Amino acid sequence: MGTFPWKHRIGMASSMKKRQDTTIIDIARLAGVSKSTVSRVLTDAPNISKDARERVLEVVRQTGFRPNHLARSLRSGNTGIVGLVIPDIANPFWADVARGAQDAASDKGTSILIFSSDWDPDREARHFRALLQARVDGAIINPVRDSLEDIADFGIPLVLIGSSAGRFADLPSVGSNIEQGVAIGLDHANTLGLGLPALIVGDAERSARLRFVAAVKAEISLRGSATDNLIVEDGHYTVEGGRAAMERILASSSKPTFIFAANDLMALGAMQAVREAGLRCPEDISILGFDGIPAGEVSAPGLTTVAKPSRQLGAHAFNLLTEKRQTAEHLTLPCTLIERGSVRTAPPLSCAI
Amino acid sequence: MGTFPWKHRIGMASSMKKRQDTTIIDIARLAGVSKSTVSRVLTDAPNISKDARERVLEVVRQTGFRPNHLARSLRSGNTGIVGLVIPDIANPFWADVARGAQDAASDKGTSILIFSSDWDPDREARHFRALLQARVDGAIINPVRDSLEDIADFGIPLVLIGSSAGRFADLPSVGSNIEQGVAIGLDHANTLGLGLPALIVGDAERSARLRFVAAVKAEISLRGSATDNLIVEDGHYTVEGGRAAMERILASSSKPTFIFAANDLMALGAMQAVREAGLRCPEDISILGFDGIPAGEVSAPGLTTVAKPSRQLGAHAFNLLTEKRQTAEHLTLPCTLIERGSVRTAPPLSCAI
DNA sequence: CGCGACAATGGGAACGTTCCCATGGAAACA
DNA sequence: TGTTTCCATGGGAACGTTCCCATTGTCGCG
Repeated sequence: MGTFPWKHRIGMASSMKKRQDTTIIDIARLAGVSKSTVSRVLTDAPNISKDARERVLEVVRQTGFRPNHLARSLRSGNTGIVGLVIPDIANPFWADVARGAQDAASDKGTSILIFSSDWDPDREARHFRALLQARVDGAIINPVRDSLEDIADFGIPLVLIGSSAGRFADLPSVGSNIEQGVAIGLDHANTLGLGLPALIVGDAERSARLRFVAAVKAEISLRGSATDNLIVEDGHYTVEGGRAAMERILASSSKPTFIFAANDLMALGAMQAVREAGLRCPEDISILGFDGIPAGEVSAPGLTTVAKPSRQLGAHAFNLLTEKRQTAEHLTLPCTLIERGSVRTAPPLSCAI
Repeated sequence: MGTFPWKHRIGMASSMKKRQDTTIIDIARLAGVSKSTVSRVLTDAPNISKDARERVLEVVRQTGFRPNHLARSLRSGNTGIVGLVIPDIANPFWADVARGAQDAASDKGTSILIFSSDWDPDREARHFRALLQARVDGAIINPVRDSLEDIADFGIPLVLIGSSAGRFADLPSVGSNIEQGVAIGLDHANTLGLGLPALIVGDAERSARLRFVAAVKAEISLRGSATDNLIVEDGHYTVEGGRAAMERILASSSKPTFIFAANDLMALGAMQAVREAGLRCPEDISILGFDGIPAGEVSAPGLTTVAKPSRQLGAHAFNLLTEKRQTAEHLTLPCTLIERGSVRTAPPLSCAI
């Protein structure tokens, strides 16, 4: 017993047959019990004599045996793996969501298969297929499209995550409270006497855009202002997109002094455009972001933003996936305001003079 | 045929027995061939009649059948999954590495299991166990410790990634060329007449720190200066750590005008400290980073930095894992200089006056 | 003392696939 | 026409586990 002579394998030709060196049967033989008993010990099943359990555990420890998860999964139907399909793991917001899910999963001994869809339906579809074939126990998905007919009958537990998640009543979801976030953002701006914002928003076909714009309009209406002339500039969900959108706004006849971006990256891009145009933020133009990514902390001025609870989003999504209720639950987590320096805190010039 | 009536499963009790509805045997029956033939078709094996292949594919398409990856993996020994163990997926540098690996993997139909070790040996060990049990085809690892005895005989192909990766001669590795990166960084500084840098570096126990400091000293020596009085301030690999380190430097008697940080986050933290101390960057203090994370783009001033090829790092690591050579290969990818605004380009004041 | 209940265990089937070997037939060659 | 070769196919074993059922022994209780 002890070490086994045949456990070396340095390097792998991809077609090399991998045979597991030690199996549950070897353990059984060494411990003088049946494979059933070993299995019971390893799965913490009831009705095992203390003696047998200890003998088995001792052999397991000495041999360094690890049960083959594949065989276990094949037989039991549970893989201990869940899928996570997000737009882009390199996007700090989604990376944070992933981290939250990872931590929650790690606590329960579950591993996470992460995919980046790049907002591309084809890539997304490929990833879905990969998930299904890997027989994951469930998946957390930020759907690219708003039509989910094809994934509704996935046959595996699903949790939707993100702004558009709540739109599918029969699927559990986790999202941040956009309306509340917009409210506290505009509330803050209002307190500072900032007036109506110009909006920089993302890709038109995503429902997140609609929801953000609608929330802003609702909030403005609530305060008694008209929303007809609201400036809304579309762009890509990136720094570059935000910069381009801001440049277009600056080139237009409208001269807004308050920008509300639907996403921090765009807000930061807008901030760059403002600076490059020779204007100052926040003195000339206030910028409010939406996300709460770490990069906003290091910009100058620091980005004042409405932070989504990204990490908690991921953690709750995972928990929702496992602690399955009877009915689809819809979690909406509140946003928080992070005040840094990109919003003008002094009263507007027109008042100060 | 067409849709199957029994494919519904809404919600999952975790102990519910999951039996696959359609198997290769059903396909065989429907297509009027044997399961062997179906298997051959699905694995693109040779020696299949055109007729049989088409019949099988037709049935597969109509039923929407997907082979069970678990069973396939169990029998063949290949899971089509590789592991990736990095310090933190929420760290933009590592997120980018992960993305590079993901893209490379996606091209070959491989999925990636991502773990965050948080530089914690215990967490790392847990993740290693998870990888082994999941029977991944291989793993890309940024090792927390420099002692790898325990993972050397993992029995699965391994590729090390990161600064300390090359230290293990018998394991293939991918890393960025720190020495060359330091060289182009200091070269740039030298061209601008910046003089000797003060260093802000990370955790002392990581070999990355040693390597960075050594490279800087070597480069300075090469230029004929002494390295004895080089200021080296330790800190955590975070914005906060960089800020704290910079505050300590500012509080000390030395008054450096050029900071070279071993990592962008620390550089950005240092920039904040400089600003908060009422000094200007780059006029009073130049700051040079090392990483090339996107956040450096949106700071003010933009962070001039030596960029590591993060995404390529991940991609090459994956490729190294699959296109296995006989001997362990050590890839070293070059860094590039990104000039933004955090390094003073005008000659020093003492000269200008 | 007999009998049911239950704890502890073993053996075989099952999970869904790939791999190996055997077989039949057609094509190629003498 | 007989023999060899090779293509196409089928059937069973194997992968390493968990699940199910049967068996044994022990205890408690009437």
